[in-house]
Amino acid sequence: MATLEDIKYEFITTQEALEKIVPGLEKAPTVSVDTEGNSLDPYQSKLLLLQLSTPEENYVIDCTKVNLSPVKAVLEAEKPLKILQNAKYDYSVLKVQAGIILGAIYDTMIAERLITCGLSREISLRTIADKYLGVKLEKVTRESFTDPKNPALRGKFTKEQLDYAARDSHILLDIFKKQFKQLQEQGLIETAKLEFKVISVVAEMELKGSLIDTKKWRAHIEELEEKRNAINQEIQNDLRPLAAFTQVDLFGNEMDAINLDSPLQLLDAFKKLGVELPNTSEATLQKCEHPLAKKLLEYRGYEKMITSFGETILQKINPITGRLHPDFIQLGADTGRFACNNPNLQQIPAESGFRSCFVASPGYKLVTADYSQIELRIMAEVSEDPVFLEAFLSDQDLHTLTASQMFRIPIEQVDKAKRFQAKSINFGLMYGRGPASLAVQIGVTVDEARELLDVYFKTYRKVKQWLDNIGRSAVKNCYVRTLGGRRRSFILPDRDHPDYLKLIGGIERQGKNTPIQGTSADITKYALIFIYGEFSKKNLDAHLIHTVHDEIVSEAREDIAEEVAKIVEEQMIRAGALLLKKCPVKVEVKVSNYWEK
DNA sequence: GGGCCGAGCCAC
DNA sequence: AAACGTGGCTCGGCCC
Repeated sequence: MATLEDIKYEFITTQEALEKIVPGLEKAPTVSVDTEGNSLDPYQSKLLLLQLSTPEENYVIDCTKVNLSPVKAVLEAEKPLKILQNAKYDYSVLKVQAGIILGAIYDTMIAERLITCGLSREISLRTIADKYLGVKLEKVTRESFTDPKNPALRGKFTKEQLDYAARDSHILLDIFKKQFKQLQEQGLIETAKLEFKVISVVAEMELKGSLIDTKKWRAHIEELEEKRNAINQEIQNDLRPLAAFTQVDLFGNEMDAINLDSPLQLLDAFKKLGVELPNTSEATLQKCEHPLAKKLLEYRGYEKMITSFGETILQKINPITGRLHPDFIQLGADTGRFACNNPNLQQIPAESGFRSCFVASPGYKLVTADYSQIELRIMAEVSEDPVFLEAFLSDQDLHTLTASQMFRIPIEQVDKAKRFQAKSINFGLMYGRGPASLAVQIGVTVDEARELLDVYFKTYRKVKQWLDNIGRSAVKNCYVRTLGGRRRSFILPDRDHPDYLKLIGGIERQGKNTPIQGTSADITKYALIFIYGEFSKKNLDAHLIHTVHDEIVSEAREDIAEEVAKIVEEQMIRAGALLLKKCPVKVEVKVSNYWEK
């Protein structure tokens, strides 16, 4: 293994020199690509360096001096394969800052996540360089690029910066070779192809971003603040007599008796009121008879909304686009689901006036589409249960049908309570739920819940079979797969571990849930690719802007919104049918000025 | 003053 | 009191 200092590279600072390297790039089977910019925001980042490595040559291009148009075609083409670490960033910067649409992507970070899914979340270049090549990387130089006083901004690079840049792209080729073998050995090629195709779609979705009506948002927050302040005042007044002395601040104002956000102070207050509580969790407070408990729950409701969804989200509006550009983490969950942050638009409250603040631009509409009961349909598919399948094939209400089967009564006689019980079981099973927690939810004794489950499993024998088998298989083989081929590994606890059985139970539940949740993620990812493909092919003024697990939101010009809605529905069904052969897939689409279910 | 962690709670 | 899968955010509290 060559030492890092040995890496030879050409530093390209003229247009002529750049043009000369193109034929070599075109002939190469693989080209690794890396960029250095001065910001993580593609809209604000100045493109400083572009590094390209082939198996033969390493190039570091000074983007402050040359125009990248000579390498545009080779970067956009289907060949050679482009190897990157966290390609989403480079795709975005290259698109916004250089007008280059990166094609044929292999992402070492995404690949590593697939290979080690369930075992590790260490996917940094430093980690994988060490793992595959035994190379120790330093990452301190990276920070020098984002320094606002960085001379690189004026095209003055230190040798250290150039060496660092060349090294980062160079090592990707060797990592790729070894990593690719791992993907093959684990049967992950199809999933990797899917994930690699999703990268640019996600990058485009982030670049487009979501528009939020700030005025409406603030008005909603203020409403909540008034309600919170009122209930806080009421609680403080109730509690003040408990304090030995009235605390007074610098200006002589009476201070709050306690901090309602501190569980310790709350427990103390309850104690002084003669109520001993084990904790201040929602469940505990709901059972507590003292009026303070009820008020506290009300306070918490408002406080959660204000702190989590208040002004902080508005601060993330991009100054250049005026929109929110959250970070979608493509392999956020071990099941294959997306995660999202800065801000997390996947946890905006469903009801309560926040979602309707997400709006379409003037002249546009939002198209919100979600899969109907996709996880239950996946359970029907994998279990091949005839009763489950028949319910979806004939488009019946599954929960009502379940209730009718379980209680042996005609469909017409299924009341709300029985449907709710059936629904709770249908959903609970996918999470590996047991009789105890089911009992709590539907308000029966544990024995009654156990009996309900018994009846349920007599009706849906194949569902039980599948759940039992997949749970056992997860423990035996230490991994499970989705219908798309994605895999998640499990680490078995030591046999003498004090919580051995508990931990095994956890793996069984994850083993049951992962194929279902993960297949849903597979389907949504195929759908994103298909939809993006159709929008591009038909050159529509329509853009993906958001996804929440089984939901996809697009923004489309008003006059084509209905057409776009139809395309989205078709492509989502097409994606579902790719993995679900026996069970039909259903999609619900809405066209609106707001984000709504 | 930054990093980390658990509690609590939002989403699907 | 609860044993229900997947995440992220905010806070208090603790550590260095």
